[in-house]
Amino acid sequence: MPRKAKVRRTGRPRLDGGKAPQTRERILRCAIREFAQQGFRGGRVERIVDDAGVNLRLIYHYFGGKQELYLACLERVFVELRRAEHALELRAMPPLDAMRKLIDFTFDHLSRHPEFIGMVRSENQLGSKGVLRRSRLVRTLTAPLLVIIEDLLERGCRDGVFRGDVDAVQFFITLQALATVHIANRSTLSAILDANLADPTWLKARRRHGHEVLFSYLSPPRAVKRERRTLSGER
Amino acid sequence: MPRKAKVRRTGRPRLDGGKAPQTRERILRCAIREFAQQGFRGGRVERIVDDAGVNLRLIYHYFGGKQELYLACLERVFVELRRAEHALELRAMPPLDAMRKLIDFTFDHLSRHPEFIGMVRSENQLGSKGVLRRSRLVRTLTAPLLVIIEDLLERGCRDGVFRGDVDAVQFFITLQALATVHIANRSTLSAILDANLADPTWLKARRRHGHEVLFSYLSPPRAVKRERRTLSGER
Amino acid sequence: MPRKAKVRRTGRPRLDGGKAPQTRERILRCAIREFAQQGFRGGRVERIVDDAGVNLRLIYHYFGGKQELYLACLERVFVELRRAEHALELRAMPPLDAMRKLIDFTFDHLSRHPEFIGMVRSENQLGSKGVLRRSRLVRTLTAPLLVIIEDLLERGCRDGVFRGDVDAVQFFITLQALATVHIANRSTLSAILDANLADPTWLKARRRHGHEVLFSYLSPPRAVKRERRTLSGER
Amino acid sequence: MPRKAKVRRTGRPRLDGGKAPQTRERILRCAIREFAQQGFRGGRVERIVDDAGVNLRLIYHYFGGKQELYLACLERVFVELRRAEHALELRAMPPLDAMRKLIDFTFDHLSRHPEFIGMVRSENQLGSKGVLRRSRLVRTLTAPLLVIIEDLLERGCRDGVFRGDVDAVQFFITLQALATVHIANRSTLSAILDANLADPTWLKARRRHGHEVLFSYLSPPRAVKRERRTLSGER
DNA sequence: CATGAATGAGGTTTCATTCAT
DNA sequence: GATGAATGAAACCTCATTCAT
Repeated sequence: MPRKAKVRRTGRPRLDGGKAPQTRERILRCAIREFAQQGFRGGRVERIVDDAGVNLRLIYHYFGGKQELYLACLERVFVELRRAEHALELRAMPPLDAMRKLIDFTFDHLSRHPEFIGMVRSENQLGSKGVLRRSRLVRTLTAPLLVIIEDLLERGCRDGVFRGDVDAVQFFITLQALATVHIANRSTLSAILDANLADPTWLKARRRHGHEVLFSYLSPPRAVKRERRTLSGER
Repeated sequence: MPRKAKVRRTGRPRLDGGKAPQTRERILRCAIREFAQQGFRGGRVERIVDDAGVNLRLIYHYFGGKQELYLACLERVFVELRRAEHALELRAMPPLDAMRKLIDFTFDHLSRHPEFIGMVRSENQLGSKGVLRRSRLVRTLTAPLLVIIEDLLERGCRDGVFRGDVDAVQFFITLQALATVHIANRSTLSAILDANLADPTWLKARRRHGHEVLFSYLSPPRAVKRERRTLSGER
Repeated sequence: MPRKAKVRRTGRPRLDGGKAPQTRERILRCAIREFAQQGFRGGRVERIVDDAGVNLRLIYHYFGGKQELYLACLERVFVELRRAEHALELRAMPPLDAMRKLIDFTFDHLSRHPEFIGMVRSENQLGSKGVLRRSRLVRTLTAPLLVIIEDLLERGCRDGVFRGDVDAVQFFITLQALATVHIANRSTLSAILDANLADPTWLKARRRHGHEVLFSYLSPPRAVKRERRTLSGER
Repeated sequence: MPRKAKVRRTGRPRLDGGKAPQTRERILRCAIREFAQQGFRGGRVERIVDDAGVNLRLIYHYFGGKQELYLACLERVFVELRRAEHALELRAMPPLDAMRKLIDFTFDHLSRHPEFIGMVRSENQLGSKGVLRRSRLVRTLTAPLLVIIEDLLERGCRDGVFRGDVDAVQFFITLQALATVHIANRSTLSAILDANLADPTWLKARRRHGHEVLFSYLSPPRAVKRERRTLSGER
């Protein structure tokens, strides 16, 4: 990815904002849709410009190339998720409420924004050729969230509503897993289970199930601690 | 996909065994690797034949085309997983042991066979253009597994080691989710968490976490059932 | 090239000096660098404006188009070379000194101004599509130089330090050849000779060699003229 | 240049040679013409395939891409020149004859094969982006020629027909310079000298001039050695 | 006089597939 | 049954240039 997005030297910043940002934004939105649905390789530049109603050249003008555009899309969906998470103001809430809110939000956001899952899938498909590593932005945005989760778990432990040995990173991953799996694998699961996973009722049941799993795990061991240990113990 | 695979137009089955089956198998293995890593769209027919060291035309001889080859790959990885699951003979074991074995197996198999995850990802990426629906084979293979899980959950409930309200399908999905998420999203998680998810120690910790989450959920409610209800209740 | 440069359509010359001439000059310098390095076809208008830090449209304002800009570059490097040659004031010097000075100057100027060689290469690459023929300026500037060389050769012959049968044009070409070859072909010669032709020591040795070759040729035949005739005779 | 030319795995080598080599050869010949005339950047793949009357895809099939094709062209013209030089069998001839033959050959070959000069020009234009460095072949072919020239100069010195202090590499470069300059710079020289350098008579005169210059240089200093030293001395 | 925004034309490359023995 | 050779379609990308203020 040696090409650089053409940050146009403008003599003076335009007071009206110009219409370039709008065009750029339109391209970005259409590109997110395309890449999320088709992946990076399957995504067609021409489809993007057709959808956006702009000239094909502008992609190269504003972003530098398909790959750079793709990275911009990737960053955008992450930024939107993280921004929304931060807007929840979880630190100001009692841990149980905060946790409930975080889980609800995660299920709902991912449910309403399949483009996030699509972009993540595409990036993981690219594997070592992926571009997310190069994005400092995304890493920077995730760190504070983990801090918030850690704080939340600790407060809950102090209050006696959460068990004490929960690893924030593992929990974060598990939350993603539960909220994502049925959307990311809708096609295959629908096919092998012969069910319709897009059905709203099903989605609600799934979210309830997620709550149960997560809170079962989080709730502090009561009384017969020993037995549970044995139960979940591995060889 | 209007074209049909023109597999083996020759009337008489070869008695000598020939080298054809081996060649076919080699193509299939290389194709699985290719499609799992690159997806259906990103997968290159030429790369497959290069890897397999066979003539390009053989793909069309044996499978009919890229798409048919892809479906064969998809079915193959599902068959291998389901066969191995059935080989566990879970029905003959006490429910706790059986469950532990199933979880371990799932984590380990997916860990050792990333090509399954790759194929599944590819198929989900294709969405409505996917081909899995057309495979009766895969559906046929999954149904018995769900029956086994149901049986297992019921026996566990009767024995008082599992809670009684567990839905087999939800549990199945959650198990997949926990055992898959860190592999399917290795790239993105590594990038945003700045960690190495391929590290064996990390993988072990992840499996332990999975056990804890699943058994926390499965274990029957003790004493203050009410509080838990409240805890995990949704708005 | 049907279009004409629409240079300075404004009627009144700017009294304040303005910054226009500076801008024009900056464009020209960057364009020379670009065209010399990349050739006319390889030269990118956008790279030029990026280097010069000016607005793209100014190229069309000041020069009319890529081709016109290119011609301006070509003329400029020729003008600079010829001006410097005339500044040597060779007519006022004894022929031997003048010749030495001319040779030294030629080697050094071309060595320090690879952009001249680059522009010349580009123009020759264009062949019949080249634009130099259309420049009366360049032709006008070269004629006096040939007169000077002729004068110099004649004076040297009269003084008995040069042979009498030297053709000025051939000599001029040979001088160019010797002073140019190692710069114009630096890449290929370095590659096939496995040597570094950019090394200052090497460049000095080359210049010395050039002197020897040229003065061997210029020096009047001594004693056994016949033998030399035989020696260099062609079939 | 990561792409590899597709060396087709053929089961058994075809006895008839197949027609692929012919096609490949035809592409190569047309590509040499195109690149020599237009340079690498100016050279159009489509023009090449049109000239060769082959499908555009075959370029990528046989060579891997434009750049690889270009390198193949470069190597080819060098190989042809070096082969012809070796065929002269200079080692078997008396030094004076051998030298005369070498000079004649060089002038004539370059005159009759302007594509060599074109390819060399293009490669030098590419500068650091050139590909010749990567060709071991060309380097390997040139070394023996330099040995032959060294041998020739030494024998000539022993026979008393050449001076003793001639550097083979410098001489090689100078020979190239004299035989090349008027062809490589035909456009610009024609323009500034207002002459027709393609005229056969002119070319003959040029070759004679080359002989004179080179033999003047090579001939051993006679009698007044001191004076010559002074003459060609540098500051 | 200057500039931000946009564009049509044409280039290279990729890809699965078929032709013709 | 197998293979060498070839290909049409479509993708990505580049470039000088113009539109509209």
